[in-house]
Amino acid sequence: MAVKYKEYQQLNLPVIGEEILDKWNKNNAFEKSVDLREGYPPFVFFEGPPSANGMPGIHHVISRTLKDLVCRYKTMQGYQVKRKGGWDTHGLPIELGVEKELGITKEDIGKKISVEDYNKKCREVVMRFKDKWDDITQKMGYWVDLNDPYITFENNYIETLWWCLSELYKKGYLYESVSIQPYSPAAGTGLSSHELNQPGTYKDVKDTSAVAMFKISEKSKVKIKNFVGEAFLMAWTTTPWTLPSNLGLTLGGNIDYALVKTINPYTRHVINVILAKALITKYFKKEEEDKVTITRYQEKYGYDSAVTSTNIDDPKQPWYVISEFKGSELEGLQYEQLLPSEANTLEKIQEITPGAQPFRVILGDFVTTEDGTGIVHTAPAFGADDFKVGQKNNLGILTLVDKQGKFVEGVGEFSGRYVKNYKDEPDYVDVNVDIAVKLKLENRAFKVEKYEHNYPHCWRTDKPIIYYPLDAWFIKTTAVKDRMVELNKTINWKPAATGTGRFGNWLENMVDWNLSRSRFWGTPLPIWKTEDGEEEKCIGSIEELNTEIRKAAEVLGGETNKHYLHGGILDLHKPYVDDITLVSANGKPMKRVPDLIDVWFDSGAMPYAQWHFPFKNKEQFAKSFPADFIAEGIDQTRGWFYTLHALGVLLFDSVAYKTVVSNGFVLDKNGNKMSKRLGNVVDPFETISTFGPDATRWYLITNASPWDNLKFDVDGIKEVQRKFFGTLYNTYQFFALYANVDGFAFKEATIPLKERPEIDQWILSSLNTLVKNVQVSLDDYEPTQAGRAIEDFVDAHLSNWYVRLCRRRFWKGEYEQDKICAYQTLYECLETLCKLMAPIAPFFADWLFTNLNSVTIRYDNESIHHTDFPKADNAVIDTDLEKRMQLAQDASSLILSLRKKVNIKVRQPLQKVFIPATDSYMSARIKQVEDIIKAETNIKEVDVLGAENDFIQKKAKANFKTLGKKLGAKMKWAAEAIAKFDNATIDNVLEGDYLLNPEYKSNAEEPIFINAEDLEVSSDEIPGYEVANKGSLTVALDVTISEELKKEGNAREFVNKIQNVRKESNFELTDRIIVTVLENEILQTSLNQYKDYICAEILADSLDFLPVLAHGFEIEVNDAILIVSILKKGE
RNA sequence: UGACUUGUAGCUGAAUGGUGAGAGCAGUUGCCUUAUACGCAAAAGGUUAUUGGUUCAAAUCCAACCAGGUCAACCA
Repeated sequence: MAVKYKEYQQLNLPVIGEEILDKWNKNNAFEKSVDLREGYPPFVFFEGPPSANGMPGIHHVISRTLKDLVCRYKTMQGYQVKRKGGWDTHGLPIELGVEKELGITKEDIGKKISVEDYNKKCREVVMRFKDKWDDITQKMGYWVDLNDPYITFENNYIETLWWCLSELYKKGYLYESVSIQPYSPAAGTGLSSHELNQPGTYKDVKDTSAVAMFKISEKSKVKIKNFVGEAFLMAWTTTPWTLPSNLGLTLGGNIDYALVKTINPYTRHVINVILAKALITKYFKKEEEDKVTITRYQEKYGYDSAVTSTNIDDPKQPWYVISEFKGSELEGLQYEQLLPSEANTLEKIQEITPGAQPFRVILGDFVTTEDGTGIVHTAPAFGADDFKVGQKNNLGILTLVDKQGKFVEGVGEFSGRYVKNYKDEPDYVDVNVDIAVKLKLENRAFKVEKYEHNYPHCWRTDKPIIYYPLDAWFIKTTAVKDRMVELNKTINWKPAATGTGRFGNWLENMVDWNLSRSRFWGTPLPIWKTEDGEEEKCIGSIEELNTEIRKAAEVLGGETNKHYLHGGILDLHKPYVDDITLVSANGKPMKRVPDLIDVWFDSGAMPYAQWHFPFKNKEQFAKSFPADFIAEGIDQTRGWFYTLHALGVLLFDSVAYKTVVSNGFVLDKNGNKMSKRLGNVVDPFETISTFGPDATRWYLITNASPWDNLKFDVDGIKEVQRKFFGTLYNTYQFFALYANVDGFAFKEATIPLKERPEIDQWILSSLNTLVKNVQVSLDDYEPTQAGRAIEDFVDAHLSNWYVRLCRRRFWKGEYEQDKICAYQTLYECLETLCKLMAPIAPFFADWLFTNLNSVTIRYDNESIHHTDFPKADNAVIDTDLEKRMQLAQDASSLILSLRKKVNIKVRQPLQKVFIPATDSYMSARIKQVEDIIKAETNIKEVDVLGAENDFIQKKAKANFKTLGKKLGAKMKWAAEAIAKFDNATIDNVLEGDYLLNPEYKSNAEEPIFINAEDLEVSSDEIPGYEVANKGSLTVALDVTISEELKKEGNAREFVNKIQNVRKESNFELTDRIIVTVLENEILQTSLNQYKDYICAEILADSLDFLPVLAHGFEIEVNDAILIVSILKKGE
């Protein structure tokens, strides 16, 4: 017995996913798909390494679908696409996870637990969810090589990183510097700008802000004229904890300042304050400007005594301006220290920074009058600008907060207190409030209030960061900024705006890359320094290090490196690297600088490190750099995309990737971000097991362009499942049903296209048009367009037109030419569709392909993913035919709408429909498709009314597109003129050039000639008929039902009712029946006349009328009631 | 605060500057089916966020503004 096409009870996408996955695993389908392309041109893809430290989410599924479909597509196109997987294994999230698990903090590392054990733990934990990741990778159908992945903690990987660093060092791109860095006391580490740029780091928080009053010293007071009493410089801060470290006040040289006499709102002292003139209104009310009152108070009570509430008449704050000056006039003014303590005496400051001259007014160009007071409190240790301006003006530097984020000893009552609640202490008292209170009591606060502002937070601990002076190593990315900008222009960004906008702007504003991290689990910076810092060495390979280890042991002798002399270094991590002492050229011992490097360097260097370049695989690397294609979420723009690009340019003066697709976020169905807190996270495992991988992938890709945010809604997946996969599945099911009956196995010679019926030619033409469109879209990295085009074809063309119209061809008649044509055509469509959809829906496509191919054996490939992607055959594409068929679809649709309007069901045959043709071309087209229209709408005749027929009223409309360009401002006039054309004029225009403005000479105009292409001709109004139109197509339906038509309608209605009865009675399709009907005046003649037709349709051996019927039941046929009895033959 | 981006029917998406803004989903009504799928048809739902401008013609281009999103920022 011949092999049959498998038939199924129902479509089960999750099961298909599992079965096909099994098959792939058994056959090594992925490896084969790569091996089969050996010797073909490579298409280079880089896999951005995920961290297996967290669970995969649905957003990983979308970017991986995107990566996978491109790689599959390119493979099918004949490229070899190697896909080396990778794991990101270093970094803060892992360390923090371990800290939490062990219940320790950063300070405990090296004390409660050795660095060795700690790192061992990190190494264990880092692959915690590897199984889950491998699982989702398999289940979603992401083909990537997981057998030989690159792992960033492996020695080989780190060795390449060291090589990269030493190359940068040689080029002078690696340097050390003290600078003010974002620092997270909670995590105990500095943060790179990438980390600070993680989503959600800047949060709106309410902090205690204070306007502090810095008292001008007695010596400097004399420089300011015309006042008595004490004078203060007012400066605002949102971080009062930096005030003890204040060393200067910065003013804008060109900003206007004012000396204002007023009353301290807390102490009611009469005071003189200086602030920017432009900001006076922010602190004082215009209506309270009152010189007299203040003068009176001052005369009565003296300037330095408090005005108590009893001697003040009202709570107003009177004020007046004494004098004005430019900021530059105040430069050098000295003031008294605001919060003196033993830790910040002048002596201490000068001990730290010899020669420092603090507590002065200096000038800076970053000062604005947008907020604050126009006077900036300057603590050089805690702000980048402060540091810069402090250095320039020799203010010194004072760091009264330690790395845990608490005040050092010697800051009076604040010593030892955390400046922010880093430890989640339940009874934490905000030290900033206490500082503010102290200032109030000491007549040093002018205004204290809660202030809501945007402040950066540590992306991992969620605690506020501070700016802190740190020694750090930098990569001088600014040195190649222009080159990076230039090369970025050659990268194909999808969407383009991300490349020019987000990424372009970032490059324009780039700063040097801060590489240093003071942590434990990561790639060590391979730089050794002498204690005096005079000499340093950057190591670029394990071999070099081992040589240096031996050299140092020889030169320095003693215990030096004694554990590393035999086997060399075995693990490049801490603490081993820190054990090693090297020797400088001058014979001095060198210790490694303690820093680790930014993990983004790890992933950014993956093009080189994944191949252990340059120590191995030089050829492999040469063939696989730069990448043709990468894809990740848009959040990687400043992450991976940036570090890849930076290193590509720095090391090889090259882009690292030619095309990059950045996909958007996956939001929940209401457009909210998914978060564990909101509980709206979608579990990808559940989604895939419920709907299958194909429907999930298809939905993710076709619902929105990958770079738009996706509102994830399972109803959308259901719709995809039902509409697209369900329809295609049923088309196959239909094919299999009849192909099995007829034994079609594509063994006959392929019937030439021209010998097939027109409808076959049409669907094949549409199919090839589809192939063309899909290829264009995929080549352009527009998978959404491709998927939607495929959907549209399956739904509108294949299933609901071709199969629908051709059904009879499959089940009527003998197995001969026409039937074989139908099978071959439908088969070809299905097979091609498999290939087209294979990149997006790899399981279903392979399943369908296997079902088809196991019977026909047209391919010896065991998987669709080993076949070639189809190429469009232009010879098969017949656009005129496609248009014609569209005409038939439109006409049928119009006729059906008319039937609906007059309430005549399709089963009731009608005699005639008129379709006016505006020209002979159109009339020829309609005639070619009239059989289709007749069959689809149950109408006996289609009468095409030619152009010569005057009984239709033609109507012309201007073609704005063609005419608008020609006519410009005359367009409106022309459109009106054309709308008034009668039949004869329209015919004239259709025949050739027609002068629209014969009076042009007298109007001094250019002549306007129009022709057929400038008109859109339609017709309306056919007297006596029901008319409908769409565009230039009009149909007029003759709705009179003659006696003859009525009878036929009755017969068909009867057939339909009996078929329903058969179905309800669960008769087999092939059961013969015997029908008896109680005699009936109204219907009997109709049924008798069409008896043969009826019997054939309902598989009845006999149809008889009896005067009496014992066991009959009622059916309703066109408003009449019939009593019938149906017996299965032989019962 | 700035940059980028989005705003179309209850929802999700379309629409090379060209004139009744196209579809699907959901709800209503009817119809078809020798494909256990689906579809077809009708009515309804839109000031294309708002306001201006350019143009013969704007959902589309420009400006402003509102709202959402993403990102950036030393901003005291």
